[in-house]
Amino acid sequence: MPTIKDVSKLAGVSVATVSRYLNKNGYVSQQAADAIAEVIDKLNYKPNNIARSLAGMKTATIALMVPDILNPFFPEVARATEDAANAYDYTLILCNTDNNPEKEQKYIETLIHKQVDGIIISSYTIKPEQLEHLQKRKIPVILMDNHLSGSSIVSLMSNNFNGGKLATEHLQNQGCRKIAHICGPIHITSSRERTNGYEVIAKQLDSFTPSLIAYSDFTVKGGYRAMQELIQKHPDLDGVFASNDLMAAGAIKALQEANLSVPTDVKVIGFDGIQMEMMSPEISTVAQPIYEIGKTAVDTLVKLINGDPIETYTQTFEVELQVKQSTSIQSK
Amino acid sequence: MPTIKDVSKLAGVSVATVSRYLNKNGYVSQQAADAIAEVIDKLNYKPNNIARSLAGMKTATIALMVPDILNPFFPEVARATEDAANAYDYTLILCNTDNNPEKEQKYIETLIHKQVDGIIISSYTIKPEQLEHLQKRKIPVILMDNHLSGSSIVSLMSNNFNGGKLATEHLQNQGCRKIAHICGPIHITSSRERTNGYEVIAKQLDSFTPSLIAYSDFTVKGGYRAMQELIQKHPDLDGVFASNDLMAAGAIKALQEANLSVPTDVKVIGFDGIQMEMMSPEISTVAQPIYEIGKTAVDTLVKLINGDPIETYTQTFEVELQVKQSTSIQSK
DNA sequence: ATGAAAGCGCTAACAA
DNA sequence: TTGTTAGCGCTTTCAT
Repeated sequence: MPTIKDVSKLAGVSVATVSRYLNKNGYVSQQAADAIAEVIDKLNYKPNNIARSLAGMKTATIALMVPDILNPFFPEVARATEDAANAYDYTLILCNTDNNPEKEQKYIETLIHKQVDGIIISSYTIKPEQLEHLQKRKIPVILMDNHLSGSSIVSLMSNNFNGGKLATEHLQNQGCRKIAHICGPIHITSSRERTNGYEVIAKQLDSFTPSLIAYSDFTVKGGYRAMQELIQKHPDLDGVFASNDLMAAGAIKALQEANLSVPTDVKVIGFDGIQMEMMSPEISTVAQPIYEIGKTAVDTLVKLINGDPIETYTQTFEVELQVKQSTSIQSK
Repeated sequence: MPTIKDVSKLAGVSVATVSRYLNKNGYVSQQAADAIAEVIDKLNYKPNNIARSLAGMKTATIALMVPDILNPFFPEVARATEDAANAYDYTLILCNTDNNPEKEQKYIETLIHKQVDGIIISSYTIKPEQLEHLQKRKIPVILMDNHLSGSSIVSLMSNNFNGGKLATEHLQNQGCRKIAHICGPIHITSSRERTNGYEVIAKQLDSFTPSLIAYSDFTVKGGYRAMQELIQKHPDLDGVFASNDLMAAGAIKALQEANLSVPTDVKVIGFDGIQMEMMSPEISTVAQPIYEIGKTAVDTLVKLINGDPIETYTQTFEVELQVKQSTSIQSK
């Protein structure tokens, strides 16, 4: 493979000039530039990333830490992030943390040593100390779908509170009078906010009672079990807001097994807006602009990497109600 | 961050000795080793990967090319691969090719320049020339779920033919007399094999006719449309083998909309064994050992990277019939 | 068994 | 505007 030296020789200039040309900093005469361009083209020369990195430059690599790519929410995040990274000619390293602090710590160490240019974290168990560790190493970080109060870390979140309200209101508008809620892990900020949104609306209904809220864990199975519990306690419920789509799917399964028809007997709405077209009925949801969030995460990260100023450290994205079969009003 | 120089000074030896110690090649006296170990520990020294790579060593990075991580089959592949890579202290770069030859080509160029140690390709449009390009650059490659005949590339595949037979036989055993098939893209080897398996069994039935095979594309929507077509042509069919789980899900949706009950009226089986617990009924499938394939891919890739001999260039993995609700025999 | 020194390909002072 | 040169941190001959 040709090196910068080969280029400089053939172009009749010094390596420094080629380097300046490559990095578009410093002065390079038109004449030299032309000569260099021609040689580069002829040799099909590409700068060696590794050498560049060693000489103190960037690695053109960023990392994405997710709990588990098997959870259907995260492929969407990964795809959005990878696409955006790609547009900047960055390469994306994928890390599954399983929300395991030790794995997280190990990945962080590895990423520091690989000198990744930045990290996007979409893992819920990350600790402030770990972020400080990264800050000390001057590695920019973006938090997705999470927020650590008090820290000066950029964090991107959907308007979960509003989404919770939206979902609950929608059920109400579709004629539901007794609306239950399957909430996600309470230690996750975004999850809590969705539940807060639900409560604000649901408490306006006479039917409200705290036992209408079932605590679960963002999984299909969890949603399934929570729904069984709710049916037991409140056989007359007619609407369910699950804090994510997976739990909504689990809930529908439990309802169908209990011979309750969705949406005729009970209407169900989820949250996230992940691809679940295989479901029947298709699930209404409050969709997060995942793709946009992913893109913004990368855009912002790149700014941080380049030392450009960023406008705001906390960004909130609006969510969108998507009405599908699971909450539609049936014509008899 | 401490460098090898710091270590050598504190340990009272030369950098060469430390390097030898680190790489466990060449001679190092016990005495020197002890001293070095102690200093490394005290300084929490970690070799700089980038410098190592520049000096001609490996990058400890491998890449995984998939069509699209949004297709639920590939997160499973990605997870298996990442876990296995991690166990070797390799880092995994994720690439979404969209089965787009230009994107593929661009990624390959990038990966060569990043000097990844190896590449696992699970993308169907890859061309022999591209693989040769990589071989020329001495970058080991493994093909997953794909095979290019005539080339000396390691390829790992499930026993798709057997799986196709297994699925069709199972439907037969469950009492199906007229078994339709939704097949995947015919240019994909593994897809073709599944269909071959179906044909061998289905042709033994009197009911067989070529129009029982509908051509589709591995997507939910494709399976849905194919099923609608099949219902039209063969209202009396009582079993369907779809070449992947997504199409099976689409088929079930179409059947339900046509007021045909699954499994009572029509039994449906898919292929792949991806996580679809949210479905109701849950889908019977022929499961590929995806995790094992991913692990084997990395194991083999690492051997190639290290120049170790490998036993066989083509490996076939057995599949497993998983019976769920969608093909169960209903007690009345 | 060990160390000195020459790279690996590139960037960035600094001098010209 | 350009070239010379000293690193970046590590590996690896080649002497010793």
